[in-house]
Amino acid sequence: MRVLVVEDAVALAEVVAEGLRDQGMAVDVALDGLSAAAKVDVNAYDVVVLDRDLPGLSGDTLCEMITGRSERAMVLMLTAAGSADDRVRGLTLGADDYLAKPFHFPELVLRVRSLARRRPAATARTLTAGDLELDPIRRTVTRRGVPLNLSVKEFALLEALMQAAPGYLSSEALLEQVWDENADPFTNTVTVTVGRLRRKLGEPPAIVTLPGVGYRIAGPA
Amino acid sequence: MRVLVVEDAVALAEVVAEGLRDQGMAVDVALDGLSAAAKVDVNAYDVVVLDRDLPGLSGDTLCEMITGRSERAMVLMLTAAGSADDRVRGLTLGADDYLAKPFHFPELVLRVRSLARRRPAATARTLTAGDLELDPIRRTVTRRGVPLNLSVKEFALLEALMQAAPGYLSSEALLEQVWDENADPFTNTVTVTVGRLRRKLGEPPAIVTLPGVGYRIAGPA
DNA sequence: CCACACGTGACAGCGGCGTGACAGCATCCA
DNA sequence: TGGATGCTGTCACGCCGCTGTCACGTGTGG
Repeated sequence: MRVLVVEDAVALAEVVAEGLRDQGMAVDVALDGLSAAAKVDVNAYDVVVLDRDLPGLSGDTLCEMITGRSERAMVLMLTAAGSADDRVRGLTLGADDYLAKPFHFPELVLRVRSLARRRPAATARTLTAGDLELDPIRRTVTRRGVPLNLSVKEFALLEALMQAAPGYLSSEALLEQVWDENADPFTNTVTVTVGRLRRKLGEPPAIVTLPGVGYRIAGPA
Repeated sequence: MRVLVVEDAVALAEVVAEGLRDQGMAVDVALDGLSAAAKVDVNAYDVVVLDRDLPGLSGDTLCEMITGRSERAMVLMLTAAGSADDRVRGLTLGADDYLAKPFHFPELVLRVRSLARRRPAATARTLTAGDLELDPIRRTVTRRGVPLNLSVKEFALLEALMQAAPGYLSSEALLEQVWDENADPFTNTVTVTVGRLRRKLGEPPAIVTLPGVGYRIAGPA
């Protein structure tokens, strides 16, 4: 689950981000409205935790931007003022939920989760490529009918490649999709994970390397 | 099964909530219309037990709000006045059932159950998965015909997993469905309960762990 | 011959998960 | 009333597998 935390108070932003990461979410942080807008443009978040008071772009404006999109993230609005009035204003702007500061952290976690659950479900169809089959519902992968035992990262990596098939994905693109944007750009964890995945997939090779370009699921040719 | 009880008389609200919890339901309570609306926004309830007389937002208004949604909960309206007139008004507002105060508690339970069963996605008569059989009405579970003695939580957990089958549920999702909103998000009670459930279910394992992801009923494969 | 990208094995840290023990609590029964 | 029993959540502990880092080997193209 990908979450963006937009909050100009650095300390609070970090606490929140860390806590959500503890819950297994991939969390990015934006400290002002403009960079938040940029991130929302580029990344596909499930939930945006949005402070109302923001430098750059106001939280309200940003909220309208997000909710105006087609494949939009769910918005959880944070606000210092907890009046019922504010609540109404926030919700009419399209925020999907509303939380007044100060808040209890567990409550924030609950709300983020429940927002993510309300999101229209992602791809439900099983992906097929040659003798490979990936069922996102059962969360199983089989090759020639033989079930494979993949780790979380391996599964996510394979899913990304199969969704992109017959196209390819660069290492950088994979790093963004499967890891989060704070991943060290100089890491070679993608290479390593592809290697481990290849071993589990067995022969014949199901993932081909496009040297200097990226990776792609092996085609019929 | 998740239920919201909306009732401004605290004592009555608590009695009802406790009684439903005894039946293995995860019950939240709202004492006024506004907080009820907020909870309905955030949580996915199966049934809302709704008092007609409410401070904040009237029961009627709230009822319209709920029934106007796409993924809506079923509404059981409670009312002090039991006239036929009221009955008609209530039903035209979209309430799915109607119960006049004072009522017999067993009757309330019956109606809540039957409403939950009427929900589109809700439980069929009995759930089956391999050699496991779960009867939500009689609250019995058998494996290979052998009846099992499950506690309330164990039953609810198994029910949730069997409803989700062949899909999986994360620990967080289970916490939301089986426990109520006051559950500590950092607890490991899900792990423990799954463990106890597994022991009672015996061999071969009926629940498989998807490490880092969640749990799922063991498939035929 | 060198630079570079990629694959691979080794390794250490860490976190998830299962388990047993325990305490609080409600229920039941004597 | 008091003890026994079963359910539930917390905690500590140990195990195991995942994950990222690093070093090194290999192949390729300049």
